[in-house]
Amino acid sequence: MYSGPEYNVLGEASPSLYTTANRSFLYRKRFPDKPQYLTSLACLPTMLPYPAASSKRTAMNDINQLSKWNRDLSQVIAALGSAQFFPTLIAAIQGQVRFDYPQIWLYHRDLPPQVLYHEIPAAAVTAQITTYLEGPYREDPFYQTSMNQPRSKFYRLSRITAGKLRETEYYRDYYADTGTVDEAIYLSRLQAGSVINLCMMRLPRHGAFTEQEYETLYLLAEPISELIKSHSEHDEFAVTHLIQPGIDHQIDLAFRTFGASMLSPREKDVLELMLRGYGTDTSADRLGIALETVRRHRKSIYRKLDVSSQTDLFSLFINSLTCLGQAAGDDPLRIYMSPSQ
Amino acid sequence: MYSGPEYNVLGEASPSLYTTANRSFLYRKRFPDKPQYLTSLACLPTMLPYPAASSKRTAMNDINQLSKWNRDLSQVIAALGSAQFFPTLIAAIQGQVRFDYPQIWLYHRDLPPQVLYHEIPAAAVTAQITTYLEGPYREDPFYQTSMNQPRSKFYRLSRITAGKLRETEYYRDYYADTGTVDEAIYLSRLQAGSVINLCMMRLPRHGAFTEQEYETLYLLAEPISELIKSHSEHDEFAVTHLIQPGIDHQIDLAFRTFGASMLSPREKDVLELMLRGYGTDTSADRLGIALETVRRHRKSIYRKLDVSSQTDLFSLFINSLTCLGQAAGDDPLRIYMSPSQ
DNA sequence: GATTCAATGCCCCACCCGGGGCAGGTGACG
DNA sequence: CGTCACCTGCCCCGGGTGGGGCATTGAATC
Repeated sequence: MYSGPEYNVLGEASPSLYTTANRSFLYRKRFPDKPQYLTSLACLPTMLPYPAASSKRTAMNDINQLSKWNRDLSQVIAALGSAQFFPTLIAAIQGQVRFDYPQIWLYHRDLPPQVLYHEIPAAAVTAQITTYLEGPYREDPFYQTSMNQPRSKFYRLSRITAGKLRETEYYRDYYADTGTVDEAIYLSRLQAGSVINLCMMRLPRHGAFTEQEYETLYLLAEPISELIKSHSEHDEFAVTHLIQPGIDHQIDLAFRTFGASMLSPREKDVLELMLRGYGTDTSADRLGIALETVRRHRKSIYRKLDVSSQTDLFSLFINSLTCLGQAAGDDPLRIYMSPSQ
Repeated sequence: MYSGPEYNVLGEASPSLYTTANRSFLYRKRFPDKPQYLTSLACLPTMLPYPAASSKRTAMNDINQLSKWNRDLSQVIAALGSAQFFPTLIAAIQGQVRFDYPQIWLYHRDLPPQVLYHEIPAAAVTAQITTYLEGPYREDPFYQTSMNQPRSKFYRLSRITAGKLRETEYYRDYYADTGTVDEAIYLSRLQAGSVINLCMMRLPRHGAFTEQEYETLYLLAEPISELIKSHSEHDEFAVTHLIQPGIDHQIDLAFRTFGASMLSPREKDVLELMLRGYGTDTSADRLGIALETVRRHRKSIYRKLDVSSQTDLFSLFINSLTCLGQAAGDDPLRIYMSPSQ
């Protein structure tokens, strides 16, 4: 015996049918302090000095280098919206210029900074993240630049501080203890003044970035910044969630929107329960009204939607599903009933 | 007064429901014969022959060229999900290699091809789109390749046809009249077997693509293909081009498959008419049987599907729509009724 | 041959649905 | 103030639905 789904008309979806939107958009939960991909990166010769860039070559003029950039970039694009985006992006940049302590920061306009993803060894996490968040971030030149309407998409520490970093309190109290000798960021501006920074550093044994390396990094700034922005929009608008459930979502949307342009709020309540399979007596129980009132509402619904029975109503509903896309979140019945142009 | 759809149970679809080729899903209406951006492109020297690529240079090894590619690519990324995506993408490719008659095709697994965007002059639209859609597309080597699990992201016509294009009926009956001398595509595979192709051609006065140009185009294949795929996964595009046509097709499929694994052939006939909104008396007329026989079949249907009324049946049908994908053309009810794993 | 299923069709009966009528109370609007 | 829409709820009544019973014929299976 089939029974109607357990659904609270106030909007709580039944787990058996509509559990598609219980996901959290907080990135921190998805990226543990120990990054997933640290193991594979540990197989790379990261402990060896980076080979010095030859002075005979200009930035990215080698066909193999460019081919690799396009290939890696494609993988980054393919990872847009997924948990692999940040590690893939970092790997792509590492394929052009090596750097240490990769980290992605969300500088929120109204909240403290959040680390979205990082590949910092455990020994350095305290200085890079924990201590940084206890206060020094406010003096961080990158943070201050990020929060004051930045115009560029790539910044290097030495340029921001104009060579006066060592004279600052930030340097003395914090930066000198981080054990790094150079730093640069890719910056992506989001809506409402928030910013995502991709932070790249150099340890002493790898030396500061060369001018050649800076030139290469600068060349990549535009696509990288746009990719980060696109990634944030991807998830923020829950695009992947729309695609993944597909029909599930559309039917749920139909339950909620069908007839909304023609019915009163209470009639909509009764209609939604009907569409979800509830009988008259169960609907009355759920809404806390009399059986006769449900019947009265049903009659109003039939009159307004110009049908004669529940069967007709259901058929109308099923047929209106074809107009969901055009309705764009509005009542599909309005599209279905309008003269075609 | 709503009346049931006019549908022949032998398989003839009702125009009121399944006329997606005659409705707003025809994308021709959204793309006028004169493309929006032709004005700005007209400022470029498109009427002059393309400068021949110098044999002294390898593909994309000039720093200015690469810098331009990254810059243009960033604009494409920024346009992801918007109406400017396709024109921006085409402009970026044109910045590397010039081509004629840009067009973007959606080859849907279940529907005829649809043109998503084009920059074809009005005089050539009939041959490129209208005539193509009347039949020749089925013999198009690119279409056939696209529909048969393509593995590459870039195809050139001469390679696909292995130099035998002129021997084909497709060439004699259609291609020879298009006035083009070369063709290549970027191919992006979507979910469920659908494909988007970006089609590039050359007119006689511009000559076929050189090997150098092919090499450049090939180098760009990965990011371009991934960008197109990412664009298709954005909200607006997915709903209007992929999900909605998918829903129409899926509902039609549901009408035909729902309950098929549990009912007799005659019961299936009666059920399909019920689902499509036909009453008992009209069903009897259509099937050439007595009203009482229809009733008897209905009782059998309810017993076999374990429901107590037509209302229950409709709700079961709507809920089983969520299992259509998993059923893969089979009876979705079998999936819906099985214990979840 | 016996059994089961499918297709067809007649009958009885309880009951819910859906059309209609009526009513009271509240709030918004001209 | 009058009108309308909305919410709530009671009643009457005709009719179709859905449960059940029974029957005949044909095909398939053991």
